[in-house]
Parts: sequence; structure tokens; C-alpha cells
Amino acid sequence: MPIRSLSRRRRTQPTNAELEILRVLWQRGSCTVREVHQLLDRSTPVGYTTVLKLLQIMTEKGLVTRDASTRSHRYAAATAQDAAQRRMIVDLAERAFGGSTVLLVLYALSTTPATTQGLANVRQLLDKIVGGTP
Amino acid sequence: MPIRSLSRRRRTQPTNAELEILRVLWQRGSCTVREVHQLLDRSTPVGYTTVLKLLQIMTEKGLVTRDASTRSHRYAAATAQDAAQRRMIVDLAERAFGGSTVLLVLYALSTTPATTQGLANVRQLLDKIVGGTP
DNA sequence: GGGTAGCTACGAATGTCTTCGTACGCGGGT
DNA sequence: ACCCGCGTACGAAGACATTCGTAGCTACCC
Repeated sequence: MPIRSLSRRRRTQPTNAELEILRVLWQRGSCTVREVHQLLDRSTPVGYTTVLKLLQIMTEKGLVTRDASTRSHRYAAATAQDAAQRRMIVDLAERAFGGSTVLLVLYALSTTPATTQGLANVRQLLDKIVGGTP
Repeated sequence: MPIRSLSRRRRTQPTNAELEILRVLWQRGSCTVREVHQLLDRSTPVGYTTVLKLLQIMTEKGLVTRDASTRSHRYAAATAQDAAQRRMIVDLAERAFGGSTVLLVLYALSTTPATTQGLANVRQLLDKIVGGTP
């Protein structure tokens, strides 16, 4: 019988269902449960109270903030989208690329069916990063 | 009482513990359970039978192959490392970047404390990708 | 030939994620 | 005053993930 189970996933990363909700909140700012429920675009639809429960859990975790001053509480993402995205990239780099985001980038670029516009953007950003840390 | 629970995580992606084992197998080729157990480098150590159980489960999932011709079975990763890495990138792009790997790359580059060598590699790869799909 | 070390198989405990049913309260309309 | 729609809170069910103990087998060594 296992007593400890401490090596679970990074607790700070949102799960899949949480991420879908966060996407709605990032796009729309602050939302009621009903709004999130209606805006969610899922392959398999989900019940209203499921969304409510998730938002309650996410509040406990600190992923979202809640304004309970009105009857229909309003929820908003607690962290900015880009910060969360960067965290997820770093997490994936650690788990699968030995911590190297550059390696991750190389693989991503060699996979992607990229548009010339997208590649131009990457090149532009590269030009902006003058030095880096050698 | 939930009857169906179908919107779980992408079933093809290895979990965290599975990924740690795959890393060993990718690095060393084919291994016995004992070898994997000894080579695993975990913050919290894990028991021998845990590794065994995980390898059995991964065999069922098709993540690894098993050669049972000797007393100590030998396991090997079923898919190449780079293919798995690409899959994980695509998965993250879908979950958090609207499916755009280019956007993922942009965020990764703007985060990373990159070496000039790494950046040079990225630039080199960019030069190789002549066209892309506009 | 018996003991021991090492191996696999299996099941159970625990924790997390996702889902929903049910209970309960408040406010507005009739 | 009463009901109904809408809201929150809570608990529990089921699927997975992770961990390990125990059982049972085989080979090897004295």
C-alpha cells in the first residue's frame, strides 16, 4: 500500500479541462459560469454544473479569481495568457527536451507546416534577440 | 453519477512517469527492468516493482515493445524519440496555441535564455526551410 | 536436493481529474 | 404567500495514474 504519492505532475500547470476554460476567460475577460458554459467549444459537450465545479476548483488552486459581489459570480483568469503559455513551454522542455527550449524550437520548426509569414515572424524575432547568453 | 467520461487527455501521449522511463530507453536502447530502475534519475526514488508495472502497462498501450525470450525481459521504446517529441509539440500547440506551432515557437524564443550557438542553429534551420506553405 | 536470489504477474491502496446529480437559497412574477 | 427559474455548494461516481506488497516461478549454488 503506497503511503506517499508525491511525484505527480507539476501542480502549477492547468489540466486539460482547466485549460479549455482558461482559453474562454483569456479571450473574453471576465465571465459568469453561464457564459463560460455557452462559449466552451468542446467535442463532447459538458454540463453546466461541471463547469461550475471546475471553476470552484480552479479558484481554490488560484488559477482564476472570483468576484462574488453579484448573484452570478464573475470569474477571470488569474494569470496572463502569455505567462501561462511560457510556463507550459518550459514545462514541456523540461519533461521532454532535457530543459532546452532551443531544442524544442528546432523540433517544432522542423515539424510545422509553416506559412512564410510565420517563418518571417520567427526570423524577425531572431533578429531582435541580439546576443543571448553564451 | 457520470456514465461516460470520454474527454480525457489525448490517449497517445505518454504520462509523466512513462516519459521518464522512455527517456532511459531512448538513451540506452533496449533495457531490462532492473537497468531501467537503476538508470532512472528521479527526485523521489521509486521501487523496482513500480517500474515493472509501468513497463507492463506501457506494453499494453503500445508505448514499448517487449522481448520475452530471455528470463529477464528486455524492453525498448516503440516509437523514435523525435517522433514522440514532435507529437508532444503538436499536442501542446493544439491545447494552448490554437494549433499554431509557429506561435509556440515565437513564445518559446521570447522566453528562452538561449545561447548564441542555439540561436545560430535555429537560424540555420530557418534558412533550410525555403518556402513553407503560404 | 534444498535454499536463496531474482524475475514476472497481479491486485489493491491512494490520489487526481472529470463529470454530474441533488440540495438549497434567493428574487421576481402572479 | 407561493412557485419557478436561476444560481451556488457539495458529495460521489468512474476513469486513470502511480505506487508498492505479495505470491509464485525458475535457475543457480552449495
